[in-house]
Amino acid sequence: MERESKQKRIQLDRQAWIAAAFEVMADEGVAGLRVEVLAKRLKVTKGSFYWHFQDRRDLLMAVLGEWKEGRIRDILKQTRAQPGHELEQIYHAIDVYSTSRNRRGVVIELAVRDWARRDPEAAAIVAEVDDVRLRCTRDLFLACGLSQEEASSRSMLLYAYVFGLSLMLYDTFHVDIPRLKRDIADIIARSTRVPASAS
Amino acid sequence: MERESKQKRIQLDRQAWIAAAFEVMADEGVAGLRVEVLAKRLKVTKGSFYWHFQDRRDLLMAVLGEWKEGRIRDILKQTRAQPGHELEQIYHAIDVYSTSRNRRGVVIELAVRDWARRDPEAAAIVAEVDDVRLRCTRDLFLACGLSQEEASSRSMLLYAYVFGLSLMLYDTFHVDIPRLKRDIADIIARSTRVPASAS
DNA sequence: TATCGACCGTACGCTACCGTATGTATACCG
DNA sequence: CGGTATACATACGGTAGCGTACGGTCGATA
Repeated sequence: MERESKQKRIQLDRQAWIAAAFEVMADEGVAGLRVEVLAKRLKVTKGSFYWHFQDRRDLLMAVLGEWKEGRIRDILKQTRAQPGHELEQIYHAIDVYSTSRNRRGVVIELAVRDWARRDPEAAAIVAEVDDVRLRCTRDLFLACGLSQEEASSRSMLLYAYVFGLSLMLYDTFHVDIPRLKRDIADIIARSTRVPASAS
Repeated sequence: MERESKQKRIQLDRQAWIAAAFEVMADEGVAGLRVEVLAKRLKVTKGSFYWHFQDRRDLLMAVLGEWKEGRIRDILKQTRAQPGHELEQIYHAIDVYSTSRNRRGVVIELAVRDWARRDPEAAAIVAEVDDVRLRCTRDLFLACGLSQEEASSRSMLLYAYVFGLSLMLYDTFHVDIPRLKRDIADIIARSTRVPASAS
C-alpha cells in the first residue's frame, strides 16, 4: 500500500470525524450515520473512531452540539440589522433560508429535526435553536412597529414557511417560482390583516 | 401454546400488514420499518410476511400507494366547498392540517417525506400528492376572487406553513398558541398585500 | 536510541436484519 | 375422508453494524 503518494500521515481528530458525520448525515440521515461507514469514508478503520469517541452516541452528541452552536451563530448574524433597516433584514432572512442555494444546510436541518422526533436530547437542542430563532425574527418585526402578538405570529409563520417549503416537491406545480417566493415574502413581511368581516 | 383463548385463528392479509406498517412508520420512520419487527408486532413470524409480499420493497411500495390514495381522497374531501363558502373552507383546511389532533397523520406525512428525500419512487408519489393539494387550495383562492399568481402563492404558503409547523418545537416560545394559529390563518387567507413602498 | 503516548489496524463476539427452503396446520372441497 | 391450497412456523446462510481486546507504528522527547 505504501502510504499513497507519501501524504504526510495526517492524523484525524474529533473535528474531522464530526465534519465527516455532517456529510453522511446530509446524505443518509441520522439513521445512516454508521461508525463503519464513516470510517470507510475517512479511509481508516473504526479502531480510530473508538479512540476519539466513547461510542456512536458520543459522536452523535458532539454533532448535535456543533449543529446547535452553528445554527445560533448563524441566526444572530442573519438577523442583526442596522436600525431602520429591519424590514429588509426580514426579507434577507426569508431569502437566505428559502433553500435553493444552501441545499446542504437545509438537508442537515431536516435530518436533525427528523432525529429530534425520536430522541429527547436532540429534541431539546432543536427546541433551544427554534426558540432563539423565533425570538430573533420577532424582534425584527417588533422593531418594524408590530404588536407583540403580531410579531410572534409573523415570526412563527416565517420559519414554518421556510422549513415547510424545503419539505415540498413542487416541480410539477407550473408557476414562476422566484416570483411566487417574492410574493410569499411580501405576505409574511408586509401584508396587512383585514379588520375581520365574516367569520 | 394451545392457541391462546381460542381466537378464531384470524388470518392476515396484505391490508393488515400495510396497516401495521403505517403504525411502525409513524413511530420509527421508514428506516425502522423492518420485516421482523413488523412480524413481531403482528405476533407472527416473517414466514407469513414473505407469503403476502415478495420482499421488503414490495411492502414499501404498497404502503406508498395506499398513502397516496388516502391523501388525495382526503384533500379532495377537505377542499370541496359549497359555492360562496370557499373562504371558510380555506380556514377549515388550515385548521385540519395544523397538527394538534391528527398527530398520527402528521408524523406519517413527515416519515414519507423523509423517505422521499432518498427514494425517487417515493419522491414521485409525494410530488403527485403535493401537486393535487396545491391545485385544490389554489382553486379555493381563485374562487375567492384572487388572481392566478396570488392564488398560487397563498396555496404554496398554506402548505409550507402547515408542514413546517409540524417540524418546529415551540414549547418554550411563550405565546398563546391557539391565538397565534388564528392570526396566521388570517394572514394566509385574508391579508392584503401592501402596494409596494420601499424595496 | 530507548521509551512513551497518540493513533490506527486486526480480529473477534454479538445482535439485528434480509431472504430462502422447507415443514406443518388448517380450511375447504369433492 | 383423502387431497389441495392457504397461511403460517422453523431453521438456515449471509451481511451489516456495534463495541472490545490487543497488537503495531510513528513521532516527539529525553
